[in-house]
Amino acid sequence: MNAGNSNTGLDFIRAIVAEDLKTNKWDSQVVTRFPPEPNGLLHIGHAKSICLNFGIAAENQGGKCNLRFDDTNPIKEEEQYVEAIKEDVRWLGFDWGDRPYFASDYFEQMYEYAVQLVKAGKAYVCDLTPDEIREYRGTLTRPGKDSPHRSRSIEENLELFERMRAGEFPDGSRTLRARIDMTHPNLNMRDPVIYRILHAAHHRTGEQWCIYPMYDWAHGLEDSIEQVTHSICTLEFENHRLLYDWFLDQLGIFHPQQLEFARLNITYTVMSKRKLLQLVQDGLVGDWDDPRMPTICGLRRRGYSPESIRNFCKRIGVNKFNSTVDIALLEHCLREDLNKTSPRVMAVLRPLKVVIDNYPQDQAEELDAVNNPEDAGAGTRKVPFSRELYIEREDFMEEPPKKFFRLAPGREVRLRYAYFITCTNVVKNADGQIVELHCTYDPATRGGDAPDGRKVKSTLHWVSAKHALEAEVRLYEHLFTKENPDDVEEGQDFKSNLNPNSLEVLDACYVEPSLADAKPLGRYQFERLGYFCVDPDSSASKLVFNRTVSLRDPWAKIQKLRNKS
RNA sequence: UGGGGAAUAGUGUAACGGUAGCACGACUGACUCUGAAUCAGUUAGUCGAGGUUCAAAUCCUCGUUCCCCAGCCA
Repeated sequence: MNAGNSNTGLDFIRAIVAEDLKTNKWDSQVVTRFPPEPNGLLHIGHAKSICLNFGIAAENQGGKCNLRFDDTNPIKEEEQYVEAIKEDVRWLGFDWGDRPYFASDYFEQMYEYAVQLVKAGKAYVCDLTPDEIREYRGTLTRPGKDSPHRSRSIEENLELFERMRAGEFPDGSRTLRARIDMTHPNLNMRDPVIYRILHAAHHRTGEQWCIYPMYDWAHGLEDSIEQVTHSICTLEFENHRLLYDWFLDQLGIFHPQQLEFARLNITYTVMSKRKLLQLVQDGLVGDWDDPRMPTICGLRRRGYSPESIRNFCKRIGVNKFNSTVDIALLEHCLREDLNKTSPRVMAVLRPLKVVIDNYPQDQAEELDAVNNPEDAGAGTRKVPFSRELYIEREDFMEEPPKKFFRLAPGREVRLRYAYFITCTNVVKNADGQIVELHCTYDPATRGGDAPDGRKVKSTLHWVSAKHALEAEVRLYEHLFTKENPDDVEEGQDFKSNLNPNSLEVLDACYVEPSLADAKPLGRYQFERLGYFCVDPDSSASKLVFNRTVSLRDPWAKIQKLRNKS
């Protein structure tokens, strides 16, 4: 095969870029851009676009990707989002060179281009109201009709447009429209509005402008001004490409190629800024960075690594048809990275006290524990052991069913890195609930191995009661109970599918003392439980952890099946 | 019933006229001081009907289904 110079295996966009390079279409240039509107925060769908655009730039010699804020609507956009978006892109591991770009920096240039269009007789000032414009536009199946102002003279248009800019007219009273074709089968071509009057302060240009460009007009100009070669956007803009091309052709300026790909959907979550904003505004989640949110800042707080997200984006591919990726793939990529990088530590989420009856009352000792079996360089640490311990409640069953390998009356198990213990007695309260276990240990098994070679079926994690640190642990499940949150009964919306159990706060957890100086966003594996991340709410007096994702857990699966039947 | 797009295992993707492959999931089993990780295996697919061809997921025809468009949002 001609693997050396074929585009085989590349996604369709990368294949086009490679082909363009081969034919020297763009004089060896590869320039892409990521153009967020600063009206909300980035989510993992944006990560797909970021990885695509910055990825293509990085993969090609001399390639460049611009971070450009598409800030053409002062009513919706805010400075705070600009900074947050920059932080997210940086955290994901991408770099936009010496400065970010802003559409608002091109407003003057865009205005001049508009004047050029008017002078060419290709744009006119229209006095129709928004309702009238809609009416004149026609429908999907019926052509529109010409605006009565369509035939104004160039001089009059020039003068009116200038007065629009000067602020002589109220909001909504006039627009500048392209003169194309009111009968065009593509509605975007029926004399689209290119400037509207908006007496609103812009977060960067202040009161300087009272007319603002529309997306279709602005976006191609931004791309052109920046000499973008491949302008990559999502599928819904496919219908707009004709207009994108038309503007650039009329102006005769640098003409990037617009390419469209399908946006990302993931099961059990929503992926639109509008819906995410609604969850925040309705108080259904804490904020944009709630660890249940698919936002970049939410994922970060949850404990996702940038590496895992980049890897996920690599695996899902790029295509032209809508699809929904199984969230299990995201979680797989997460575990894959965290397994390699997270220090192991022991923590007990739902404590059950264990007293080792034959262990000396006041004795304590330090046992060696491996920090990360996947990383030989991670070293070891000391873990304190004493007579009173906590183990996980679910690691003990008084009447163990088949396939339950953990502790039970009379049964011997291993405490990780410590000793074999055997349960000798179960203490219950008046309600019959188990409050304490008594066990004996075998001193010969110190470190976790029996000199006589006997085996145990199970190894439990534990903490020393006296030495353990108290912690709060927040457990998360999928935000929605349905794969597709929009699958709802008549009259309901996606919020009716919110998972009432998506957050569970465990207040009385114990973690091993080595976690005393764990820093916010620090990631750990709690052995046998999952990956956890220090929440920013954490303090020296109160440690707080988020469960990023559980370990794969066949036993939990067996139980679930049992409960069903 | 206008225009623009798209259909490959349960899911996501590859194959560019020449053996339908990979990953996730699910299910077995091995190993294990994490019921993790790791390893081995099983499962399952070209939207439909015709046509061209020695050969079709790929080319042609006709269907079917799905997505997007009637903001002075992006």
